[in-house]
Amino acid sequence: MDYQFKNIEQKWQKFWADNKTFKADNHSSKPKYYVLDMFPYPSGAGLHVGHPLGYIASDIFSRYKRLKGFNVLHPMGYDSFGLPAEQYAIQTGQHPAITTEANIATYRRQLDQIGFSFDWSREVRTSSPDYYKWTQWIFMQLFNSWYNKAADKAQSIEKLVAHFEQQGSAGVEAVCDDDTLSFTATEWKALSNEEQQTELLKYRITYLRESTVNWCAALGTVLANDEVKDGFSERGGYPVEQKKMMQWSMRITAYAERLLQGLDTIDWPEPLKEMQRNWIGKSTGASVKFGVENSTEHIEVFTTRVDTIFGVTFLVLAPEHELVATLTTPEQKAEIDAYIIQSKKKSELDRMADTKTVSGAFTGSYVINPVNDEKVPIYIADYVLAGYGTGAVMAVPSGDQRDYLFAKHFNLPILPIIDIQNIETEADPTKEGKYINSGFMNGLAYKEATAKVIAYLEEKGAGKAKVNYRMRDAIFGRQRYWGEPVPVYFKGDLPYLISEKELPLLLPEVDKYLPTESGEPPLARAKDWKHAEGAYEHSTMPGWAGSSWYWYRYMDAHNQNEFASKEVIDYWKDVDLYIGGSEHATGHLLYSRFWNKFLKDMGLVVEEEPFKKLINQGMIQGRSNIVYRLIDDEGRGTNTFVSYHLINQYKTSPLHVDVNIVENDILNINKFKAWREDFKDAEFILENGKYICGVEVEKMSKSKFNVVNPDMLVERYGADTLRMYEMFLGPLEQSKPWNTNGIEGVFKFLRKFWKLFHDEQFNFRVSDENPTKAELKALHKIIHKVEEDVERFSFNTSVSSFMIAVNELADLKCNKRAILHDLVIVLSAYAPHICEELWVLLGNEAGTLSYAPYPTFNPAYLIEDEFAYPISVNGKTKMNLNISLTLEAADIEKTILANTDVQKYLDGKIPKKVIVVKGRIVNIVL
RNA sequence: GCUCAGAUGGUGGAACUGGUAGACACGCAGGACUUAAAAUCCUGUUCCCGUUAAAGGAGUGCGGGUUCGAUUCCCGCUCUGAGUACCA
Repeated sequence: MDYQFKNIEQKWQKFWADNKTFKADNHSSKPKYYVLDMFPYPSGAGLHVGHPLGYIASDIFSRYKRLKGFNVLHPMGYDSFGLPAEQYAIQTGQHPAITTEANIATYRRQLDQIGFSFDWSREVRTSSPDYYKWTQWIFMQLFNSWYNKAADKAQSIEKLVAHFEQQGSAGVEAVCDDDTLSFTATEWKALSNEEQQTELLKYRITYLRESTVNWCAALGTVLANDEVKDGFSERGGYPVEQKKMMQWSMRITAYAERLLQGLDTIDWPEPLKEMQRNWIGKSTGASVKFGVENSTEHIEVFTTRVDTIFGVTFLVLAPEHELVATLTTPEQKAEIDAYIIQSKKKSELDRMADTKTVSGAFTGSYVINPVNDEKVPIYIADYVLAGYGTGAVMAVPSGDQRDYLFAKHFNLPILPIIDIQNIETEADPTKEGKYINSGFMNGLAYKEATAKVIAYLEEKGAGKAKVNYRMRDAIFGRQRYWGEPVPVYFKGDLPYLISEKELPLLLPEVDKYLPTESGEPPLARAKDWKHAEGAYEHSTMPGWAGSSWYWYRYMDAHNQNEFASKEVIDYWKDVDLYIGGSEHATGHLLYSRFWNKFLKDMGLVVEEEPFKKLINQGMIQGRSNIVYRLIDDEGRGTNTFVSYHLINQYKTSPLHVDVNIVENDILNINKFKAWREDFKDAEFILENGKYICGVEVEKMSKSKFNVVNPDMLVERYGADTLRMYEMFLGPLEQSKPWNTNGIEGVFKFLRKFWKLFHDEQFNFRVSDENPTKAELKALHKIIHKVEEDVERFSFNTSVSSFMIAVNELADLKCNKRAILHDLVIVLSAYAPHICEELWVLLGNEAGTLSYAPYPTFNPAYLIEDEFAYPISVNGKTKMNLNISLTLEAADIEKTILANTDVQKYLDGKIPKKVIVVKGRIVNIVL
């Protein structure tokens, strides 16, 4: 029979499912290997060809590792809480759970037809109560913990309470909202329970506090910083404004240093690590206190250039700074108030568009510079951000360009402090040269000056060396319906955890999925949804909650008593290989590392980092096809279309055409006429009898008609072809446009492969004769090549090598059983269906292929007796010589130099140098 | 602006630690089979000059450098893509 991919693929997909071929065992004598894909959000649009790219790569890797004798865990699930299902619910009233269920069914069908070796018995869904019970449980652990800086880990809050009862706050080094807190044991015990709880909230790793949030009125919810793009919501593109709200937050900042250090221990792409480093944004410098003139208040600033402190000629506060009101003198009040109003209005959109204009206002107050007691004016300006550092900066116009522009604008002095500084037209931030105008630092260089001024400030109690991080605590509450309920109720204004016995706290039914009229989140609509002690929290958890620990649930997906058992976590430990997109760099991948470190501190997991190796698959872009509509004299579009290479002879306007009615950029005219009613009488100006379409690379989207659906390709070419073609397209990590044009080549290859096993009448026929040297060489080349390629994730070059191997064997008319047996195993990671079929035809038991041992590479088969290669003289290629490689290196040199052809070029001269590479002479230098 | 990645035929791409640049595939051209088409198979295909065949020259974004030898390493520039943005 000819290659009947449809029957073969359906048959084996059913076999794998029925026999649970890929079920991973939690107990095994084999070494473990955990291959994880970023689980998808099941959207209504289903999969397009870009989605499976990473899954195919991880599947090839998993199958390869099984052949190599590993116990492979390769699971899949769904990140099934999310906004689109909720938006759909708001529009239609359909419960998000129903939408989600339907979308998952589509995803599952689409995934199944590609032949992945997932262990579906471990499937997880973040929106299932069995799962989110444990997300809530982890939330409770976070609530019950504080970060002990002395031990550099999170610890139980009970330990902190015990300490307070015995010694008060003395000796506590905690990450805390207010690090100036100080009280004795007696004072602590005198507090009421409510007051104690209020204090403890300042220490808990998940905590409630008033914070400025990105409020999106159109979506009725709060967004994380990474969900906001240029002042608009990433999803939907609605405007986002700043608003103060009581919010659940996660003290991720406590882990800033460990998150940064950990990057050096993991095998991730360097650009991705760099993004996380920038996001954490560590900067080393000093904090300095400036006393306010005629007042007991002081202003604390953070600076990375404390060495420039003698150059401070003014201070700038963010308009939102808490001292602005007290510092403003009556004469300046009107001006300051106006500025605050103006900057508030501006803060959403124009603030970034307009970074050139200098603006600000004088408060009327002054501070005293602690190093020289000079009086320095205090300004406010919106170039200082309330959220970074202390929301106040010491301005050194000679060294900082923004300060320089500000000083010029407000006519403030600009004082040079380094001898080689050139500040005529702009600030000069140099660290070279010696200090001038700098009191006790005069004549020093950068390093000594910095050390000296910090020592001075510390002695005076006016400052200290400090490390600052850009990263902010993560906001954890969302005013949405379709998310995990927070397992908390309120008594008075204080949050209390529900008891573990009450988990999971189920998502209640509501009449509508919108916020209430009073602006409460949708959960406030739930009737009779109350805890015995008080009202439940009405916000839900953000999308990243469920995805921050899911890889552990796969290890023990059905455990009713724990999120995963200690024993199982001890076995699987961590993810060996994680494949997914780089768009999660500062979201999911950072939060997951944070939760993992917390779980490690609690002794619940064993590894500090969850994902040992990470690969980013590139984005698949759309490749749009364009037709060109002829414009008539009045500028209206006609029903005539001009082929691509003729368009400069006419006046035309471009129009996207469905890529599915175009093949190799040639428009199928009949399909085009049928495509849309108004084109049924379309006429064409052709070239060579064809209509050629234009091409554009852009995002894959329905509106551009460039979405290619994998279903169609599986239908037409089969899953094995699709799998190999997606790999063949280019390097896994590179972004590239989807182009179906070359898929035929892969399909032809698989047919050729099939034909190796069959005679002209398509009867299965293999020979039991011993393989020839040439056949063994072709086989061992591919055995070796695939090993190398898979280990370095170069799947595209493997596909090429398979084509070469099959071409060689076809040329040799090879149908030797021994050769084909090994070839089937090697190819089975890439094209599993066809290989299963041939495996059985070769007389093996069905289902044993996935765990067959990978053939051993024997380099002896690749050694050639004689090799022809060019020899250059002075770098120019002169001749080809056949040299026996069995000769010793020194003999090769002699043989070559004695060769009469070579001597002609040597012209009687003795070579200066003979360059030998791997036993071959490649160049003779005269 | 800053950070990172990249630039190789008509196209996607290969060349792993410097050693025959363009593997493999698509497309294109020619041929075989066929009444014809599709499918399949064979041949050619970096560019220039030239040809029966040959032989020659140029060539990996641009300009330089190191080297016997550079797509690969170094310096400068141009362009493209991604991330980030008043971070003190």
